[in-house]
This record gives sequence, C-alpha cells and structure tokens, in this order.
Amino acid sequence: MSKLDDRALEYVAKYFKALAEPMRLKVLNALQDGEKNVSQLTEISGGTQANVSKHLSMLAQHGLVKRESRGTNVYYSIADQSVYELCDLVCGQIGNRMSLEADIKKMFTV
Amino acid sequence: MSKLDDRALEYVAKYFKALAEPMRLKVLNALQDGEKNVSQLTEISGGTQANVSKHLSMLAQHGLVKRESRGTNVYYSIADQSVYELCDLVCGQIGNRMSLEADIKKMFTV
DNA sequence: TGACTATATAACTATACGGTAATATTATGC
DNA sequence: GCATAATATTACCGTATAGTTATATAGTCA
Repeated sequence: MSKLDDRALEYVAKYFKALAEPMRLKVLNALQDGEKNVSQLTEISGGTQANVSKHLSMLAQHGLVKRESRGTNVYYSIADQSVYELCDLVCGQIGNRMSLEADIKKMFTV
Repeated sequence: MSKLDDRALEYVAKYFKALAEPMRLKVLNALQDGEKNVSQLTEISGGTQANVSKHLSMLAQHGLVKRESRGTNVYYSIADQSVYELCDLVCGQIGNRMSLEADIKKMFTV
C-alpha cells in the first residue's frame, strides 16, 4: 500500500467489494473445507440457486474461487487460501472493539 | 472464520465494504504517515470537501479512523494499523494474478 | 458581535447491486 | 432424439450509495 495509483486503487477496492457481502462470505466460509458444487452451496447458504450462482460467478470473475465442471455439476473451490487471512484479520479487529456488545464480541473470540 | 453466524457475517461484510471504495482507500493511504486534517485529505485525494468529509465520517463510524478536533480543524488518524495488513494482502494477491496485464502487475510489485 | 475559516450535513441525482422469478443452457442417460 | 438434472442467465424491482451543490454548524480572531 505504498504508491498506489488510481487504477490500482480501483482493483483493490473491487477485491474488497467482492468480500463485502454476507452471502459471499458464507459461501467462502463453506468452501474452507474443500470444493463444493452449486447445489451444496445453495443448501448450505440457504439462498436460492439463482442467487448463489450469481454470487459464485462474481467471485470467480474476481479470482477468489476456481470453477470446474464435472458432468452436470460445477465445483467451486477457493483460489487463494489467503482470503481467509483477510477474514481472520477483520474478525480479530472487530473482536477487539470495545464498542461491541459482549455477545457479539464472543462470536469472534471463540 | 470458523463458526460465524449470520450476524457476524454482516459485521465482517460491513467492514470490507468500508474498504471497498477507491476514495476511502486513498484517504487511508494518505493517513499512513500520520494524522491529517480534512483540508489536507481533500487536497491529497483530489475530491471535494463534502465528499471527503462524508467518507471520513463513514470510516470513523466503522472504527477505521479516529477523529480529533483541534481548533477549527479536525484531524483524522488510523485507528488500527492492521488495516494496512489487509491492503497489503490484497495487493499481494492481485500482484500474483497472471491474468492481469503486465503494467498493472508492476504497480503492485514495486 | 461579526467576519472568516474549517468541517459537516441535507437534498438530490444517477448508478450499482442484491434478490427473485422465469427461462435458457449444458450434460447425462434412456 | 427426448426427458431429466444442474447450472447459468435474463429481466425486473427495490434499495443503497457515491458524488454534487448548497447550506448549516462550529471555532477563531478582530
């Protein structure tokens, strides 16, 4: 983050934007223990098939997940494990906030 | 990022959302070498005073920056240095992408 | 108090985006 | 080819938000 010009900032912002959605975080979370197909992710996330599919294609477009179709199924997996570092960092930060109610804080410090 | 419930995901998503804006990243970038007041940030970022002020108040609300008024000036500073770890992680990831054009990649690897 | 500076806010517009429902595409097996 | 299953896409709606302009608020100094 030293000398980022405007175009670079756009890229970084877009990357964060990909993570700035609960449903997408849920999907990424579900992919932590290995690849899953759209049906599985749909069920785990509790979303509709269309919506999950849309989020997945967005995540793939931003390079966060990899797509591999096998038969009629399409399997998605994490493209780069370091995405979880990001989330852990954020969780750590949020966990440290004194302004949050105790029960919220507990969620992050388990 | 182990057992995050829906409410926790909302929090994390909101945090990322605060970072998902080029102008806000620019402001955070400008604050790396210490506090600055709104006028300075306005000039550095090239935005309008109103817009920068709005982004700053958003960043403050999400706990990313601290606000301190001295005289008629208001000085903002980074609340938690680890925000730059996040950005560096993202820059590193983006820098590694083979799909990006070389000149874009260069921006991140300098 | 009144002028001046710095910052914040309100009202507004345009645009982006998440969710849904319906439909299209692609692959499999008969 | 036809039926079926899995996934993707389209069109639409409602809402959120970035930016702008104008105005309000607050602090300083004469």
